[in-house]
Amino acid sequence: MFKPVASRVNFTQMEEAILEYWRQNNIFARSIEGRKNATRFVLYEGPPTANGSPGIHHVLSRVFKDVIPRYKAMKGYYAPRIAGWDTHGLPVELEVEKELGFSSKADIEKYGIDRFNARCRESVFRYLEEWNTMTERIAFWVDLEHPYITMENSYIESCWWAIKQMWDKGLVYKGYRVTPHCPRCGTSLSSHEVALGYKDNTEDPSVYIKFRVEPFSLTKISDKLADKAVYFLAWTTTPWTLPGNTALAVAPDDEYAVVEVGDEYIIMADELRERVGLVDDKILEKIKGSQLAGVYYEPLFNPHNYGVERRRFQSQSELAVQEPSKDLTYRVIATDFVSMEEGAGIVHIAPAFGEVDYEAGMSDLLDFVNPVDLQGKIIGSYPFSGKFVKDADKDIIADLDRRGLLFRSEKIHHTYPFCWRCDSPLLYYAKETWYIKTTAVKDRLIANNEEINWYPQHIKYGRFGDWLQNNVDWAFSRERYWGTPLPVWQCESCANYECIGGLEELKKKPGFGGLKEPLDLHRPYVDELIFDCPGCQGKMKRITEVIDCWFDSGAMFIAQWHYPFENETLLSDGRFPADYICEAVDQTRGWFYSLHAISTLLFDRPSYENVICLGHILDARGDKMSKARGNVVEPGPMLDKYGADALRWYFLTANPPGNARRFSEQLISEVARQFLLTLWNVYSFFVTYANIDKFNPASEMGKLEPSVLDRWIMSELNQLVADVNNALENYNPTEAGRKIESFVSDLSKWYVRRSRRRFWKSENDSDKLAAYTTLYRCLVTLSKLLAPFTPFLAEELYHNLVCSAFPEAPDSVHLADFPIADKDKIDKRLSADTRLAIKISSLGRAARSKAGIKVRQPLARAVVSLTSKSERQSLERIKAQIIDELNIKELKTVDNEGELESAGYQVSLEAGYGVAIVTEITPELAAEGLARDIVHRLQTMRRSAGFDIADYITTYYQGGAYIKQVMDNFGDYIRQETLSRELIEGIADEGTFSEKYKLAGNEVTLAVTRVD
RNA sequence: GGGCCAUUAGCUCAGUUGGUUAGAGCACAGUCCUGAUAAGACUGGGGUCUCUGGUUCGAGUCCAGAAUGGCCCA
Repeated sequence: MFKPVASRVNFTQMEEAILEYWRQNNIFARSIEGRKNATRFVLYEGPPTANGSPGIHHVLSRVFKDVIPRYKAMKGYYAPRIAGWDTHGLPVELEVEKELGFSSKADIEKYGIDRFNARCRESVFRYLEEWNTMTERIAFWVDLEHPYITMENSYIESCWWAIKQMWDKGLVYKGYRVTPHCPRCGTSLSSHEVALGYKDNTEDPSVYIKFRVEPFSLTKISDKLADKAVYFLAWTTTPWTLPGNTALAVAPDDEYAVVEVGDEYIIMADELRERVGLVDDKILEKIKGSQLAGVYYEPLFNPHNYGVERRRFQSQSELAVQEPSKDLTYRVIATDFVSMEEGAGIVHIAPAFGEVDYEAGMSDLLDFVNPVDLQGKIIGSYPFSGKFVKDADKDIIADLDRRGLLFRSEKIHHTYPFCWRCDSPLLYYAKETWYIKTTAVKDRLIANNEEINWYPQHIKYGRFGDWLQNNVDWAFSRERYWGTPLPVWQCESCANYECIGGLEELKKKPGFGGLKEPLDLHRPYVDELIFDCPGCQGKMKRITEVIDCWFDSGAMFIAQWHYPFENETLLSDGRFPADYICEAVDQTRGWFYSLHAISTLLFDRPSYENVICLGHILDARGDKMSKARGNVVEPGPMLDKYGADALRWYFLTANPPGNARRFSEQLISEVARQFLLTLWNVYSFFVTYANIDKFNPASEMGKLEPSVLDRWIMSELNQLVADVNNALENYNPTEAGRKIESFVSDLSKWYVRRSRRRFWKSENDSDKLAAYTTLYRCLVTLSKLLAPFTPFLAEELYHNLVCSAFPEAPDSVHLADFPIADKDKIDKRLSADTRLAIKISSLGRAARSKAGIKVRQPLARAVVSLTSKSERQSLERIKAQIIDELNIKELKTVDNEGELESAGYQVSLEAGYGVAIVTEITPELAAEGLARDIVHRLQTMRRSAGFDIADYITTYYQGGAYIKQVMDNFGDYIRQETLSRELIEGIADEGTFSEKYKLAGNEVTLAVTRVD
């Protein structure tokens, strides 16, 4: 006996019970340990930070992360899955700063780095409980009890080792380069962080500035200019960089015009005159850009007048301080980066504030003036000193205007990068930063990407491939507090650097000291660890930087194992690389990249072989979800309302994973009804009748005689098994799920519907046994196929259908083997035959509908026209199903559609197919129809009276002679269908359940009573 | 300025190497069927397959360009 299954179901309750079962019986651990000697299948979990609540997009990625390893485990792989937590970095520091009300790094240092970091450490697991609850509730099977944690000493030590490897290969260097700098956080951002913070439609000033040409330089341009003041016109959207101007750049091959504007001359690119409104003015002269190179002009702001240092490039990054000069002049240089698309064709160069500017400074040995500090405030004694640069813009513009140097001032809207965490505008700023020279292995990065299978495919050579092609060195140091410390020590006296690759190595250093217990490799404790300089007798102290937290997570493939200090066989025992990773598309430049870069640098191998790259979740209207907009969907209420399986199935099958998807609660409920409930109803149907007939799948069944219908659904089932295996092997759970969906629909709408009477017939003949066996096999196979997708429903089916009958079977579907297709059972011809039967039945029902004759009324004949001879043969083979489905006595075929248009026919046509029914209802047919009508009424009455499906009854009837005749002629049929022991003409006892009907013009009274 | 992706019914999506009249589910309206009943069947309305060119006997599908939206880079 199976556990009875009602057609109504509360999925949420069912899931909670199964969760409890998994917990009690340790199913997850056993699903792994049971395969311990098999080939490994490795998922790398991209670590989230648990300092905030998990969102619906985390459910999405966890579902996709889960489905593949579950499948692989059932395929026989050893598939341990380890949770991970990202615990370092700016996001964490920012949350704590917010709580403490800090606004700068000075606040943190005043508060104490030790106390600050202690708060960071505490904060990163604040929502751990919520994360664990969600993870367990959605059945993302991952080892939450032994996660890797990026802030643990062992993890940090592995990162140190990795950095040391790169250091020894000469791939770590300190560069003096322009980097995107966040003035609020006081640190540089890596390019992948910058990528996270671009904002369109940012308003900025757009100003055209006049630079006065030195009179002594005028003759280099033309002899005619001596009578008026001459200016170069340059354009910028960052007026605050103008005090740092030390050169102007022109395009050597383009034409520049000297335009007479009032009592002055303006020099600018000829083709851009229209942009600034100098179209009709008199042009004095046209000259090549190259002729302007070397012309001198007056600085807008002589730094020496404002107490700001002026330095000059010597060679490469070396800068030498210059003597103050009252008559400072700068010069025009020719470069290849001047755009003729915007501005005035003359570019203002401030080497302190732009990458190309800096490079121009190096190559042309320009001056270097930086009047802005790391907080983004103007230093010195300018009228606008002390202000934040963006606030100083308008003062600078006003100042220049007063001095007659402003030509034009407007606003523009463009895309500008902001800090991805704190939203401050980023400043491009020349600073000392530590780099990893990823460009040295660019070819290897690209080559190793060849070995990775991306889904969707276009990411491989699109997003990700492009990113690798345009690779720049990884600026990986951060001037912050809560992070993996950069393991570089520097001698206080001789400035010698040394990189440390592990704790033992550090402890063995001569003069090592400062160690406190318990060991904590974070600041400020790590800053107290010192040793003797091997060169001089100075003290080696750690430099203050920490590293980019993307390095932490990107090193997880070694650091989670404390490699190489432990698990020395990591590279060869199957734990590296990952078979599979899965994150959203924003990780192309985040985790996907940091994993790839670090593994290429360390081992010259990719660290993952297959990736599913998910699109983002948008709200129902297609807008991005954000706390600010208030359109964020919380996973909790969705799970409570629809259950985890519904949410999982929706995520896995409703949209292709690579696309952005609109979140639709309505679709979740549709999925639940359409798919889960349909399957549940089939299951409930099966169990109900199987229990009545005491069907036991474990008993010896002898030779079965499967019907055509049975052979068809078994063919479809085996095809499905093959398709699902294939799709999952190809990392396409969406396709696999959709195939299952369509099978369940066929099973319910054709197999079960066509087979209902086979289960209901009271004789226990072999056909009935074949039907039970077939449907049983379908459901059991489905439960296994569905296990990776809807692990709860799958478990429910499996438990009741398999465990109850086969005590020796594994006690969870997740411990079972994934089904393998029996290709011999796949019958393509039968599949096509049945498709035709469904098609013809559909047309036949349409013809009935047009004629207004209900299906319950038998008809003499249907006539069919088909498109080919082979279809006619096909039809012969499955005729019986159509005859039964359409409730007709015979089925004929004709050669062309024309023959269907005879008198007495009602036709329905579609795409070359035609079905006609003979509409004449003979007295015999009418009587039979009446009998079926009576059966229908009696069935409804049985139910209304509250009888059980298997109860036997006595039926009483009263009517005219015609009714009695029908009752007599169709007595056996009526008794069998309604489980009536007797059909008695006459009035039933008082209190018997009875109804009056008018059937085919006859008054009938029917009554039913249960037989004990 | 550049790159990637998307655009098929009101919504969510299919649509094979180009080949009859472009499909499904949901939603809407009506009819029917039903001891699986919170299902199911049939009918109907709903499409300039985003647009413009091109290749072809033939284009939702291939090519070029554009538009809109999303993501990314500079």
